[in-house]
Amino acid sequence: MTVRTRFAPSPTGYLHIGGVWAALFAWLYARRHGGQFLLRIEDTDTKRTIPGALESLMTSLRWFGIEWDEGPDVGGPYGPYIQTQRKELYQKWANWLIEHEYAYKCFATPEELAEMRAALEAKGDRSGYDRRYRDLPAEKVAELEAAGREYVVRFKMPLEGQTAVPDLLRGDVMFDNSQFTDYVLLKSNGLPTYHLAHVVDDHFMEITHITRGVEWLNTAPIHVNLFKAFGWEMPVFVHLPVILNPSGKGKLSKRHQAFTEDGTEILVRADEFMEGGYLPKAVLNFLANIGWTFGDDVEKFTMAEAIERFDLATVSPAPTKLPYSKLDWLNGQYIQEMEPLELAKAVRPYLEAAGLEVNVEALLLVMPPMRVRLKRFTDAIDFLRFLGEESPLPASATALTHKQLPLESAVAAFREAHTLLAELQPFTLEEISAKLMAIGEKHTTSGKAGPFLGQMRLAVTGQQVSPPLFESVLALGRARVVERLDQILALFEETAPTAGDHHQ
RNA sequence: GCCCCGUUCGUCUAGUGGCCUAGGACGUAGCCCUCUCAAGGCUAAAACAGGGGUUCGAGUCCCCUACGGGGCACCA
Repeated sequence: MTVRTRFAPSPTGYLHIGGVWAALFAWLYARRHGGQFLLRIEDTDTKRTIPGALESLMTSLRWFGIEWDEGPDVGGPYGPYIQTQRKELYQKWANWLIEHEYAYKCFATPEELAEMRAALEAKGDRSGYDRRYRDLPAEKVAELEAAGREYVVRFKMPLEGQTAVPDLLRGDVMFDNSQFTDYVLLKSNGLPTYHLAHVVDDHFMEITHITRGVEWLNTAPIHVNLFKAFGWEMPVFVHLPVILNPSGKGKLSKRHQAFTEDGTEILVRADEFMEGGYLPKAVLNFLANIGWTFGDDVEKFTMAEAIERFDLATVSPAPTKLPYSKLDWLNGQYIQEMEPLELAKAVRPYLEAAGLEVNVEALLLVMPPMRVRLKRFTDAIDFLRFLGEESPLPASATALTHKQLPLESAVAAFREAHTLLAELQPFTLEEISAKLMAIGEKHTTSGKAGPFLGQMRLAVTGQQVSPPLFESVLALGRARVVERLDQILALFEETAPTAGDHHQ
C-alpha cells in the first residue's frame, strides 16, 4: 500500500510555523516511502475563512519547497481538495449514518442548547449536551422536520465502555466513553464539522497516516468510532506534539510578544521567516531537528538526506520550544556556503527594502568576506549602509585619533592615504591592502597597522563596524573614497589648522 | 472541575536494563587567531523532576507525587 499523507489547514490566516513543521513531517514521510503528499483545505467554518489565506498559504509552502502531489490548484484523482466543494459527499455519508442508526437528527435550538448547557454545568457536567434527541421516535422526527425545524446531525457515541486510540507515538491511548457526548457531524447549514469531514476525506483520499496536532488526541475517540461505524479501515494516527512559546507559557501563537526576555526574536508566521532573511532550506533543516533526529550526531543536513532516513515512528511526543538561536546558526552555515554572486542577489532585495541603493558590482566585491558575517540576509543592512547612502562624518577629527595614533600622526597618515588612493595603480584589493597596511605601520606609535586601519574604517565608512577595510574601500570605489578623504582632511584642518603642512 | 499527553544540560536532543564517570548541537564563558564585526580552532561550566518499587543491575520498566502542556463548541 502506498503511503499517503496530507496537510489539511484551514484558510483562516497566515501559515503558522507549526503548520510548516507538521506539513514537513507529513511530506518527508510520504517522500521517504515514495508515496503521495496532499494538500487539503478545511474551510467548513465559513465564518472564519479569510479571503486570500489559501493563496498565501500555498505561496508559503512552496517557498519552503514543500510540494504537494494533489491539492486545490494541481488537482488529482481524489478531488476536489477543498471541503466546501465536497458538501454533498458529507451529506451522503451523514445520511448513511442516520439510516444505519449511528447518527440522528437533533432539533435543539441555540436557546435550548444554552439552557441545557447551563443546567448541565450546574451539575458539573461540561459536555454541553444531554442527548435528548438521540432516541426521538421516527414520527416525532418527521413531525419536526415537516414543521421546518432546523436540525444538526449528531453521532451516537457509545454510551459505555472504552475507546482505544492507537497512536503511533504513544501506543493505545484509552478513553472512557462515558466522558463523551453525541457530537455534531453536520451543522444546520448543511456543512460538516471537522469530525465528519476529515474522516470521510481521509478515507476517500486514501490517507494512510493521519498526522495532526495533539490537540486532536482528545477527540480522536470520535474519529475512531466513526471509522468503525462506517466499517472503514483506520489510518495510522500520529499526534504531533505542540510547539510552545519560548517566551512564556502556552503554545506558540500568532498573537505573541515579539521577543523573549533574553532578546531573541520570536518568529511565528511563515512569511516572517521569508522577510526575516532566512533561507528556506535552513528553516526546514531547523524544523526537521524538532522532535526528530537525523542521527549520527548530525544536525545540518539537506531534506534529500532527511528523506532517506525519516520516520514518523521515532518522532518525540514531548512538546518543545523552538530554539531560534540554532536557526540563526544554521542559516549562517548555509550562507557561508553561498557563492558571492548568489549571496549578492539574495541580499540586494533586503538592502533595497531598507532604502539602500547598492550597485551589484560593489555588492559583489564585498560578498566574499561578508559570507562569514551574516546570520540572516537582513544583517547585511547595517554592515553595508555606507555603500548605499552618504554616511555621517565623524563629529570631530579627534574621533579619528587613537592612543597609538595621536593627532599629528593621524593627519599625516590620512594625507598619505589620500594621495595613495587617488593615484594607486592598479586599484586592486592586493595593492590597497599592502599600501594601507604600510601607511598604518609607519604612523602608529606601536608600529602596528591596526589602530590606523580602525580609524580609517571610521573615516571612510562612517561605521564602527563594517566589512574588512580593504574590501570596503574597493567596493566604495576610488572616486567616492577620495572624495570622502577630502572631507576628512578638511575636518582635520578645522580641528588643527596648524597640524601637517602650512597652507591656511 | 474532569479527561488525556508529556518530563535528560538554559534550549533542541542522543539514549529502548549493563557499552553512561550520561554523548552531540546551539547558546554562554575563557584562550588562540585578528583592521572592526565575524568566522575558525582549542578549553570549560552545564542535565537524567522527586519519592517508592521491580531487578544482580534503572536515565532506560511499573506506581505515586510534582511540574509543564493539551482538550472538554453547530472552531478547526
